[in-house]
Amino acid sequence: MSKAPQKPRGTQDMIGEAAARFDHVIETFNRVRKLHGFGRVEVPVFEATAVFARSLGETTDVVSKEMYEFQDRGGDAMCLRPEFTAGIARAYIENGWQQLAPLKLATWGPLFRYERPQKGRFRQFHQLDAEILGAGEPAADVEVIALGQHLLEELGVAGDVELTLNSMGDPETRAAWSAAVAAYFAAHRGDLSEDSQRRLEANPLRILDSKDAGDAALVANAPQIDDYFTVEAGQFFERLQAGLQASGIAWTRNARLVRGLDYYRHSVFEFITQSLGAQGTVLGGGRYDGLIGHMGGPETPAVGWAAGIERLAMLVAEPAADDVFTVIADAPELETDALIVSALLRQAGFAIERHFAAKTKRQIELSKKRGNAGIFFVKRVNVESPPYVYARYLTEDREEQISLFERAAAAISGRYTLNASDLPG
RNA sequence: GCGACUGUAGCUCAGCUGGUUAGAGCGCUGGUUUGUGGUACCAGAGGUCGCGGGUUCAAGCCCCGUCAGUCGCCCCA
Repeated sequence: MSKAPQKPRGTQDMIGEAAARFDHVIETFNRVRKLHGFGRVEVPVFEATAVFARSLGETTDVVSKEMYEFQDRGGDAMCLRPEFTAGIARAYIENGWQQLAPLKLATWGPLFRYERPQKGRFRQFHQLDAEILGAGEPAADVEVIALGQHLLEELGVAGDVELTLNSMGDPETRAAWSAAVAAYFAAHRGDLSEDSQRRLEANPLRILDSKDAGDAALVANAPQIDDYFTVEAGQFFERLQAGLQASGIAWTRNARLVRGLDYYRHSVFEFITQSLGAQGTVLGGGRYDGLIGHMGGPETPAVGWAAGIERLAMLVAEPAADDVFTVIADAPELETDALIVSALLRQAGFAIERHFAAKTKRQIELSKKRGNAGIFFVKRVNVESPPYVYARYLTEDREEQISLFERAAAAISGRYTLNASDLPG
């Protein structure tokens, strides 16, 4: 038992319903993002370490402790991607995509972070991602949020989820406000929780979302960013809110929603739920006008979000299974005809799954167990008579039965006749 | 990195205050029965009780360690 290989901590194997949920989220995302004009972008699963180190800041814990870093055979430092944005920004710079700006892009796939797994948290996890590169107006923020809202609606989880919104302002606003926040908490250092005293040194803004009940009163009276908005930053935020309003998107202001990295500008947003334990954020993003310039490219405004596929999969209702039928040969010598019938029905658009069991009876049992929508038996009256197909539908809907019967009869006509005991020929 | 809880058959679990050959359901295999086919019944296979120590006449049950999982803290790009 202990010798058998085990999957790495924080990874998952899925089949059946779990896999179907996962798949459903991705299919829905691809459908909806096309409706909003987001094209597909593909970027590598690993990049030179510098790509992420530069985007995240070399000294943060995030880089030093939480990335899957390795040396390739050429001796170069590589990282499995912990996020999408840095790779997309690298590609934007490297390929000169600025000539195509503004660019609306979407992707999904696996990401890797060396973290302690818990509910909704994995070491290999998966996200959906949407970005608009090269558009600096609040309308672009509205556009990406509208995509997120529409996705959540189509997944049927919008009712479980609330959009929370904040602004980090422009660099001038952010600098003034974060200095004020730091000074405020420093002045009340003794009243802070132990964790928050540590945050005071590392990242004072993080005190704002402290989970410590004792910090709550202090946090409530902390300086508000609204008081530090430049005229421009305030207008940006107002135009964003007006755009959301016009788009019929409801939100609540969360003045304590922050991003740690200073290339974030203006909009910050998260769709959060109460249904997933400690990991409430289902979709989160913001505007990162400083990133591409920071990475050595042209100054380029950009806004985007990412959403956890696992978390969405946990929220969605079980996806309805597609109707799948089976073809069963009534005797071993009819197996060739069963293959022909299967091919004809598949060409006509029927989903056909064959069951691999020696006995007819066992195949029927498997068909029932796997939830097939119906069975096509290949039979004949006696050894001399020609084979025919007998349809046995498991569905109860009479009209659907007839429609299926007619389609199937047409599909095999010329080679086989179709019968059914409980249907008009 | 820290904490709490959990770890018995392929899966989900039961196992009374430690007491003889460790159980059920589902699944799997074989058989009987039924049958324009989806049923029911019978039988069988399958367990170093996560692993290693310890206490005891006796440990799946108690103690220590270790590994793994779950959830939470930290962190959150």
